[in-house]
Amino acid sequence: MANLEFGSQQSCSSGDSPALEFEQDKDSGHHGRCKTGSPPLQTPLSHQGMEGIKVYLHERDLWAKFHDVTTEMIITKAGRRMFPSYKVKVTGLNPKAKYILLMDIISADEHRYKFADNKWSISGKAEPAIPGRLYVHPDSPASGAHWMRQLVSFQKLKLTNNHLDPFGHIILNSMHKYQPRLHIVKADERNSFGSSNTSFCTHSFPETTFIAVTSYQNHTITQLKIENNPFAKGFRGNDDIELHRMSRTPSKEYPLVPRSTARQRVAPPSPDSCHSHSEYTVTQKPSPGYTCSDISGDHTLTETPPTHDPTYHLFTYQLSPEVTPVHSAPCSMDTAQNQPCMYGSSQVGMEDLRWASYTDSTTYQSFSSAKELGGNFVPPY
DNA sequence: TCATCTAACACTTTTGAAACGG
DNA sequence: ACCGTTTCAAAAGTGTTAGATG
Repeated sequence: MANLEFGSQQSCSSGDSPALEFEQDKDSGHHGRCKTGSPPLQTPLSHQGMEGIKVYLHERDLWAKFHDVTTEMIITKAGRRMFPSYKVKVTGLNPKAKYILLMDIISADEHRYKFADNKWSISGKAEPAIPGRLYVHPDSPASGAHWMRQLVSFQKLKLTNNHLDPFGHIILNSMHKYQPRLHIVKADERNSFGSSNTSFCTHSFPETTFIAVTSYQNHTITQLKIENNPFAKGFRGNDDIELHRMSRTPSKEYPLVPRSTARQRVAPPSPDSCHSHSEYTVTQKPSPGYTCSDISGDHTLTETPPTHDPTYHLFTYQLSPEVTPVHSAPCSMDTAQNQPCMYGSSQVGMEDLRWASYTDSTTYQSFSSAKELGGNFVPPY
């Protein structure tokens, strides 16, 4: 399996008590901090498999290409996928333990950006933070063996600029910079999901930062998307298209060329392009802003009192063993009434139906203990 | 006037059901 | 009846484009 060699920056936590600070990774030279939140008397089980977890970004070279010119991601009212897709290879999980993998996208800074003179620059202060949303991988929960067996793809995640989006897509502001993050939450039965023992790790890759836009600003990004995204094959290039493109820019040198005359089919691209990997060190630190309720026996994670972090919104996750799995059920959500949002799965052996609910609350709840707010984790910013 | 956003469009890949054969 | 493969239409994902919006 190629193009996976890009480890993440990671922060981890478990249970309540903040503890050890990870040192910088001497091999990679990249920064990272890690803390485990396990109480002193807690058995090693609560952290089993968490410290050694490594996450590698798939197609890191492709991400780097975009990153070099400042990645842009289209956001639409209906929701738009990310490209490059967010795919990772995970290692170091306990093959028999169950994990939930989920993503969120947080503000990378507090600026609003503009694109002028062929470059991005800060144009002011960021809009107020939008209630954050999580995207739970549809295979969740699944065994460590399952997650490690193949790439974990979040390609179906969609971005929207619709603040009232009813589909559970991740809401972003145009012309703002964002950082996607991956969370790995341990959810096996011996470590009752949502209990004070809940362990989790957060991973982020600097090269996956992007600026959300409603239409592409930098033509280099457009070209990279067209060259690499199979769905954009129809725009793949030749000189005519390039001429047409140039004609669109305000210039007296190039007359307008009808698109119908510019478009032309081209041969399929060579499969499997760039694949290389590098690695970041794993670190942990306690992170305020994420909490989780204690629900032991029924495999249910419920809401807890709101935190004071206005960046995120409530999130409810419920594992219900008695419900029949469904296949990729669309997420339905009633933001006003906090109706459950259902995720199905076609995974063989999948025992639990996953539910998640959202609200438009200004807080966000996740997988640390409600009793133990000290076990929170926070964005690495 | 300008920057940004929206929706329709043509083109592409993906998906899933039906048909078929062993 | 079952299973695997093929076919094909519908659905969904792309960037482009012109016009709308503030």
